[in-house]
Amino acid sequence: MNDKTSLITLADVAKTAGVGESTVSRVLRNHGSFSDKTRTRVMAAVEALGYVPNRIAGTLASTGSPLVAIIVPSLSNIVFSDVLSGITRTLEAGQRQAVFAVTDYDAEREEALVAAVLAWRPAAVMLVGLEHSAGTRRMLGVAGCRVIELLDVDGTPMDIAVGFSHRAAGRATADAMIAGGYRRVAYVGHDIRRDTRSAKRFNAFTQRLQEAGIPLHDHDIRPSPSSISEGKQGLANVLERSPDIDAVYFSNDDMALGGYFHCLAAGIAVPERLAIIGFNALDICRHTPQPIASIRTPRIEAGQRAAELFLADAPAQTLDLGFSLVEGKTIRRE
Amino acid sequence: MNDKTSLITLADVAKTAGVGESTVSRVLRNHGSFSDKTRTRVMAAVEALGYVPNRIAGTLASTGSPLVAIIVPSLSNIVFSDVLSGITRTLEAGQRQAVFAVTDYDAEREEALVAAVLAWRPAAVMLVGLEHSAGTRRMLGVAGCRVIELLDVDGTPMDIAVGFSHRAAGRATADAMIAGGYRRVAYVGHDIRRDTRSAKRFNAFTQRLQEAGIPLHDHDIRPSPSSISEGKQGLANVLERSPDIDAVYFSNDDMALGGYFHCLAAGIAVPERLAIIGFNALDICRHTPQPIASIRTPRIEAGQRAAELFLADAPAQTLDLGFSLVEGKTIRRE
DNA sequence: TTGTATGCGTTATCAT
DNA sequence: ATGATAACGCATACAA
Repeated sequence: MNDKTSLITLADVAKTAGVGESTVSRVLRNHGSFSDKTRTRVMAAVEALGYVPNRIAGTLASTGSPLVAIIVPSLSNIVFSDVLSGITRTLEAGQRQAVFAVTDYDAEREEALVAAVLAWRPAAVMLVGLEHSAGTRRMLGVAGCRVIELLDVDGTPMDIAVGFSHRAAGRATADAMIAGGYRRVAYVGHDIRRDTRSAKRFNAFTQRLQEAGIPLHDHDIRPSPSSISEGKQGLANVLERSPDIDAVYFSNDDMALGGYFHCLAAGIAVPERLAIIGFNALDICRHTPQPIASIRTPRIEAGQRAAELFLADAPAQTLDLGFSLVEGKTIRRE
Repeated sequence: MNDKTSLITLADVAKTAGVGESTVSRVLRNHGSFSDKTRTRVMAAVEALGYVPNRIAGTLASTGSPLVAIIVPSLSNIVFSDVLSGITRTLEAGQRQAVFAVTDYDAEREEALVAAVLAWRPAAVMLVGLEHSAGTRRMLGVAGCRVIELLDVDGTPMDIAVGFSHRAAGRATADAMIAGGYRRVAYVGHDIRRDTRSAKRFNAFTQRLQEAGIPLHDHDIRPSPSSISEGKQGLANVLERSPDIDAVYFSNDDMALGGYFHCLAAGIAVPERLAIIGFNALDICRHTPQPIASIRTPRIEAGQRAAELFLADAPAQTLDLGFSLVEGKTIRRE
């Protein structure tokens, strides 16, 4: 069952075409020189036999690798599907093949997965964030392949980093709140230990508020991954403890959506009674009855640019794509 | 730069351990027999050299392949991220490596991608749906690998199919509307030509209504992929043409969300004035002010079960995982 | 322009 | 229990 195609090799094609193996190889990769006559003959044989080149053998024999490893923390967050989209779309044009794995936000798992994909001798491995275990860094350091870290530029990349600054995003969010005249600001977040980027936003946010003389009034950090229900619950908790808050920063738009829905259900006027701002500018938040204020992040673009830099064999660098504040209707401007 | 690790091979390990290459291979794969003494010696050498086995070479030399190809239509729809999650999670335990590609709902592209992944001689290729081009079917037929078609069981699978019946889902939705006493029912859908599964739901839905003496009152089929804004627009269009409709079936929850938000914004009472039902039971629709009626589909489970069947080398079969109606608060029960 | 021969880093088959 | 050695299917000098 496993041999119908497996049995057809370059040698078979060469034989039925009446040429040498290397000639077939040249024709197929359009590399080197050969006559038009042999070319058509070879193609005819390929067609007749239904030959499909074995890239495993081809990769072993040649120097470079067409494989690109992609390791993401999760897929339930659309953010990572977006970068994945951007990467694969661009990679396809370069005839590269993506090998893929998910860490579930687990650093140990990430290390194991990096080891696993490295066994395939990829030309590059792309992963999310700049924080990785010592083992991961060591393996990647000696692997001799490109290393591309995505969605964060706050730190020192191993090779190439493509993304934006979460610290700057946190500050920008704080600035928006300060500009809006909010004084009793709370934060509702998720799982800060595993998602180091949300932690960076949170820290920069509170620090900026502090500098403006507005210490964070309250916060609720859920010990779970971000979700709508956790956002809902987090806001409910905060409101119970601190009914007088006038604005909330959510760790991302999933959380913010939960908070917004809570307000809708509880009849809390937004933004008059309570302002809401999230992070990522998800599509859905642009279509809620009131568009939710957020920070628009270039996710697909980050994937594309990363893949492009790799394909172009660009030098080590940090590429900051920036972000932009999306005002929405859940925060007053002033 | 590309040689630091590449230069360390099985032979190097064998040399520094003072044993033969095959012995190292046996120890590493824990296969065959060897003494404890040599075992520790080999592992020490592996550790010292930082040796990482080359799976490309290993795969070429051995009979089976640890590669599993996964081809999905899109990543912007969370549905496919979910199956992908289910698959990779299960595959990881089986030491398999996923290679990955996205078709963008394009049959031609799918065919090209199938050809591309087949060149890696995967042990299985997983793709979405039962409708594929003749070329795709032919290639897969002679590839000698397992073929697993996901998220649909309405048709004849090439090998294994894991999913649920979209026709049955369409009928169940119609039944819910009939039971609710709705008489002027409309449909708002997306891109029916590319998404054949939504077409199956739509057809079964209208047919069931017809059988109950309730011909579809109106419909609006957007020529684009599903999205919140298209759902919004579609409902607006229908309402303008047919202000007297009392219920709408949306092709999926993204579309339904758009419709629901339109109602919220326009002050249309749901479900008193207009009932809404979607498809997929996305998390977010469970947390809107009124949970949106929908059909819960086993997406992650489909991925898991598919991977499990593959790992267990199960015989060709169709596995119908079923679905369930989620009532929500956007449709009256009667 | 074309064919031959060698090697890529393993696994697997044999002996021993 | 262990070690040579022949595949695996292709790319790539090198020769012709």
